[in-house]
Amino acid sequence: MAKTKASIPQGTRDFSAEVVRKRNYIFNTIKNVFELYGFAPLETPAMENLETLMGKYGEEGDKLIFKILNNGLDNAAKQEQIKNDFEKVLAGKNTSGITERALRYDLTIPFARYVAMNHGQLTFPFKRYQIQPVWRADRPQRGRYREFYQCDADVVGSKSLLNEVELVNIYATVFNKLGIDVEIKINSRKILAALAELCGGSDKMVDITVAIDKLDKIGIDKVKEELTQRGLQQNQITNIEQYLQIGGTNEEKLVAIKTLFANVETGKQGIEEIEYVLNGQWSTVNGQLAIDFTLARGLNYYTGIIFEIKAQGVQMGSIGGGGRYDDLTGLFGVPDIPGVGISFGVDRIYDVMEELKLFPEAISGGTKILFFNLGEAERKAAFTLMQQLRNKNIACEIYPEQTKFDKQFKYADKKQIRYALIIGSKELAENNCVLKNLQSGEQTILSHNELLTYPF
RNA sequence: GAGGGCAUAGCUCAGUUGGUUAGAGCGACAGUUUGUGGCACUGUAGGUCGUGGGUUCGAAACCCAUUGCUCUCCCCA
Repeated sequence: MAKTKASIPQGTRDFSAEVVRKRNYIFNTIKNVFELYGFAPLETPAMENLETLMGKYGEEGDKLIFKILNNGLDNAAKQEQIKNDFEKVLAGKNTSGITERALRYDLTIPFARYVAMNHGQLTFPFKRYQIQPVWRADRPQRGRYREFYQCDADVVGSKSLLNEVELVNIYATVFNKLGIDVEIKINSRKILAALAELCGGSDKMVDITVAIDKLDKIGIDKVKEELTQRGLQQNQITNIEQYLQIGGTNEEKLVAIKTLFANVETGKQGIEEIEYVLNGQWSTVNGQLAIDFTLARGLNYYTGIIFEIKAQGVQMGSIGGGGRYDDLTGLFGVPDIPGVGISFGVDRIYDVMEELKLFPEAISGGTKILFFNLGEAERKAAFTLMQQLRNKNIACEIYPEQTKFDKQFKYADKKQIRYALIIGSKELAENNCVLKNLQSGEQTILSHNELLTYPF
């Protein structure tokens, strides 16, 4: 067989032991908080039917879905049909004749699909969390991968804004535990809708939000330019400029927006929502929640409050986001199940923590004791002791080859193993063992019983 | 989808206006050292200079193409 050059697909990564341990530290922190708030786990398949995903993430999103080529395309009997189907693909259409499955793009849509499929069996309000990889055919760059993990928590079957309050508290708790200084940006799609209404063009909502979302990146003048390009009239742009000039504290922003939307019913609703969440923070959130009227997020399915997480002191895209959607399951034929959810982007959180050096010194794991291999009879005695320690839940390993001390010590060093346990001919004869702390260099002679009760 | 940058040993990188047999540090392996590691010293192995073509007496270097990686924009976690 021809030799294959060892490589992995663009935007994917292997994770070494050290990295996996750090990632697990993040996963466990998030998972424990989810559990603490009453969310139950769910896992869905890596692949979904293509039609489940298509059209749910906007035009850009559709392009970024990883599609899976059907098997059996070389079937001679179906060649005509397959050629016809492929013509459709060349014309930019999807066809089940060529591809009918795709890799999961996010966790929210598969969850909505799951709820729609199982709504008869579920107890509402239904609270689930999900920690799994997703795939996007994006071009990789800093903080952007083609395979990455999301950690989602969603509540469906409840319209209560108390859910939003809980989710904000989950965000604050998790980032507190991880030691990341974040800003939790909050806005409401209703406020964005109201702005479009105020500008006399609800149909222009997408154009407006896409443009104003870029305010902090490109500045007010460029935003106005883009609005003009997108067909907004001068008086409408003036309105939008007024809206964008709203600043100050959360309270000041609310006063200003109330004036602006005094006669816009949708806007008033949005303001009430934000006020409710702001007032419902309780003690967990201190000053991290910030109103950002330019926050837009994906325009696909959000209908109420929306969130986005920005890490402070580091150049990185959002490390989390979420919001309320009125009718996600409606896309799958089951109407009237409203929901709200949040997502953590673990890979970016990892990058942020690495850059700011926020990982704790000792993320536990790995072998605690290395048993030296110093001969056949010695090895047997060591092995028996080792198994007894393993039964006590202490991670041990024995050097598989009988070789000189030097080599076994170096192995322990490389793996950062804390203790070496030595049974040579002398210890074998005296029926004891030598335990050496490899950090301090101290070593003590212990009886077998003393070793088994040693406070590691 | 658009546009930059980079590609030399396992890793990080030198390599002069194009000129003999392409180097260093780290790592690996062996030895000094068959009952005590981290240090030190000595030695050994390891390179189609990403790939293909071109220019030239001569290319790691210059030109073209190609692939991979990386970064920015779009968009996103």
